[in-house]
Amino acid sequence: MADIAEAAETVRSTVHRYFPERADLIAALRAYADQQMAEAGARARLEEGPAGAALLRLCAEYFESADLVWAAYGNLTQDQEVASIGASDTSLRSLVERGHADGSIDPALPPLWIEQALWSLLYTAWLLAAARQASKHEALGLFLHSFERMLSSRDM
Amino acid sequence: MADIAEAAETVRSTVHRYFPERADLIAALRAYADQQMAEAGARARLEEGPAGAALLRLCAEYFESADLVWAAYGNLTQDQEVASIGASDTSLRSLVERGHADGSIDPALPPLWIEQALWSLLYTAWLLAAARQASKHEALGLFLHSFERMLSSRDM
DNA sequence: TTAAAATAGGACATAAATGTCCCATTTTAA
DNA sequence: TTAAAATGGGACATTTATGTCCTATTTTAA
Repeated sequence: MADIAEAAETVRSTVHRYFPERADLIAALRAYADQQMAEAGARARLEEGPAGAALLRLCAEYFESADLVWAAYGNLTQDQEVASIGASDTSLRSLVERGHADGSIDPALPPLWIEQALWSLLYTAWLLAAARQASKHEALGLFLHSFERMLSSRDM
Repeated sequence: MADIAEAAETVRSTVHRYFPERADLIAALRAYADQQMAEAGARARLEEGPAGAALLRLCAEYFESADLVWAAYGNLTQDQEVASIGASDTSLRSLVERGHADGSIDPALPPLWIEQALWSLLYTAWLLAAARQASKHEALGLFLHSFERMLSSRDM
């Protein structure tokens, strides 16, 4: 809380006025992150074209809000991690199911696995950029290349 | 430390005799994890056959030691995560380079990305099993299927 | 059997983070 | 201009984790 106050160029007591408890601040941060992710979903036009391509568009949009998303959801306990970010997000599930149906997503990959792998790999890519081991553009490129391969149901 | 003492069926003061500081315990845990990973590397016979297949064998071996590895390396700060687990492990790097040469690993994927994606996806699979959303065998299967696709340099 | 080593079970001081209060000062808005 | 609201800057108690220390008891090994 002290660090957050300093980053906001104010003091701890002022932060506590707006967010009485630490949990209140985290809740607000998550609400904001959820909103940004919903907007990312809208920009990705998930209904258009093959579901696999739509999912990749969604990932690219998520990547733009990565800082916020990790700030809001980056410190989960192990128990929470699986049921975390897209918990109430049924749109991702239905998108994957559409991909299974239209042949653009490997039916061997269940929605939950895809969802978890998505966030895990996206975080890895973001971290690579944050650690200055790649530019943001390169990192996103690596993610998209890898995730596309992973989703593909075509023979190799 | 109190929880660890209880799990070890002893008391905190006894734990402190063996590991005076928290850091000493973590260092010992990491040394043990490193040893287990080295043994996993030996079992995977990394020199045999195509590098891509060898890398998948290595992952399957790592998965067996997953509990220990996450206990030792599961609580890293963001700064440490990139340079973490396989930091001094040059064998993984050379394995990937061999895969680039023999055509079994997509040359578009740099060793660092593959290393990070490996641990990230392996953790995701382990977590899926820990959360009882899949059996350990199913989780490993999903990982291997996905990671193999990701590594492949063949056309789709 | 006996001395040495290890353990259990505390007490204690320290440090860090959190939440609550309070009040003087500054800023905002009527 | 003046009252209301927000802020800065503390003090304070509480909680939690850590590390140190001590002693009686138990276990191990000579």
